[in-house]
Amino acid sequence: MSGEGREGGRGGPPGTLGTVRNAVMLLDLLSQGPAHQQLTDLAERSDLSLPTAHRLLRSLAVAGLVEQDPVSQRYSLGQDLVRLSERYLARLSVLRGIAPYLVELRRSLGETVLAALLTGGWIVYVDRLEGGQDGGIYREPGRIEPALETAAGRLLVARGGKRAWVEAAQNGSPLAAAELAGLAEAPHLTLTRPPDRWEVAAPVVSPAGAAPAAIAISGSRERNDEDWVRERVVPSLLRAAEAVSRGLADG
Amino acid sequence: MSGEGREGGRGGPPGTLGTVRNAVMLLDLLSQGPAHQQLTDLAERSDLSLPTAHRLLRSLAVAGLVEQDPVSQRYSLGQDLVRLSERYLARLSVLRGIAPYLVELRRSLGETVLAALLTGGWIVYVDRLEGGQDGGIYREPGRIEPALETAAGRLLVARGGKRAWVEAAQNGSPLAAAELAGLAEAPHLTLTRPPDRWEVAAPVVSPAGAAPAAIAISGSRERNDEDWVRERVVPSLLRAAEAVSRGLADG
DNA sequence: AATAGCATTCCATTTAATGCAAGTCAATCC
DNA sequence: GGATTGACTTGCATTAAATGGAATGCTATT
Repeated sequence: MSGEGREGGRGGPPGTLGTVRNAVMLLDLLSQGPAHQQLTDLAERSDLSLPTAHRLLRSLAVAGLVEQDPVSQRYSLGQDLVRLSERYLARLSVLRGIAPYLVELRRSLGETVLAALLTGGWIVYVDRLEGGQDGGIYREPGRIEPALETAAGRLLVARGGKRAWVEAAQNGSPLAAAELAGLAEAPHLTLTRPPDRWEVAAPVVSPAGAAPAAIAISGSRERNDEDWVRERVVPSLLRAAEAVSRGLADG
Repeated sequence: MSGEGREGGRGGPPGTLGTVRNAVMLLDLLSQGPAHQQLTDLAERSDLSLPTAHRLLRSLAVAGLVEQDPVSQRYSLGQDLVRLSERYLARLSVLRGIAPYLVELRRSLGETVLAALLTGGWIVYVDRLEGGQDGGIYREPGRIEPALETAAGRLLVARGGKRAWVEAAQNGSPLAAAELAGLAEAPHLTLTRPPDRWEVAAPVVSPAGAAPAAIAISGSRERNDEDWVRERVVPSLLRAAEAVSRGLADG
């Protein structure tokens, strides 16, 4: 049994089921590395026997959370994950709270504005209003990025506790702990992104002090320089983030 | 044991694991109904005992696919679903194939253009370029909708086989089988949506004849009437969908 | 203080998950 | 064309874990 494997001691946290843990571990492995992966590789990386990995993946495939390519027989994440994710996001009240401010920020600044969530060491920009005169594709550039490579991600990781720190550190370039600790109270952060973009983010903070989401604004340095960002973007972003935070407090 | 429950005969499909099936069933139940649900209700709806439902949900919660509200103790879908979904979408080649055509259609028509996927009886608009002069929030109106209430959904369900039909019929108002059968070869479909919007969709068809995605265009009838849609939108949309389909064939 | 409702844990039993071994299949090599 | 290899799938016996009844814990309400 794999229960005495990676987690040390028998099994995982008390009151949980090893089979579910194994199944989710395979989902996580599929989300890392190439899109399509061989059974033998997944079994090896998960420290499960071949038949066990096979049955777990078959079960997930029947449920739609995994897909098996009929030609190559390799496994990949499945499309039903999209439906579950969207059903989750459709009911996330913080995103409804953020939405009108995204419109307002986009109108007043003309730059790209986004709502960001932190999950498993990644930042996902789940809402986006493109700047400029043409609406751009919101999936490019990356809608999901390693958290610590983004301003929004650093702010949310800094406020997210130990687990968030560990997951973020394992996903891409880690940041010095002192630098992250310094961000735990920062109301906003500006980063420059290659080749010539800036990103400013501010967390939305709940009454309990947690940060469920961040608002970010991004633009080209060629178009608007740092002074403009500091004088125009930062104050507007802070007002919006504070207003959303107050909205969370009121109910 | 619940193995002899809803699935008839013992357990589910051969070579699959009941525990994984039960866990995914709870995820599906959480994606239906209210965002936050009581343990007792979930146990009843899933025909599992209270302790079993409890352990399954605890396992999913530890894994991040479910969350338990510390105050109300109710369960909801969890944020790690967003990361898994985005990692899936980030590698979906059909979306990369569609993306340039979305830009082109948006530029030439000035209307909202979208890329749609079908999953579990729902249509999810995973890419969107907003029409009009302001970029709008791409999450509103609904980014996920019952499949048969949308043009894109009807086209993809019609081409998706029996399972797609059944799942769609269970999710919102069913459509006459004859009407759906008639759409199996339709190159495009126009629907009017309350209160005054139109939506035109065309499927992207793979060499094997499957339809992994659809391109949709949506606008206001006040702004552009049916004649304009038929004369300007439909031909452009068909050309784009055919070009993407040819791109799938070429590799 | 008593009650109700809901969640969580203990424990014995039963069932299913597990992994070894064997089987299957397709691609490659000689 | 046959043998070999690599990868996936299935049969079966064993073992561990999943299961559910009963009990416990906790909070809100009366």
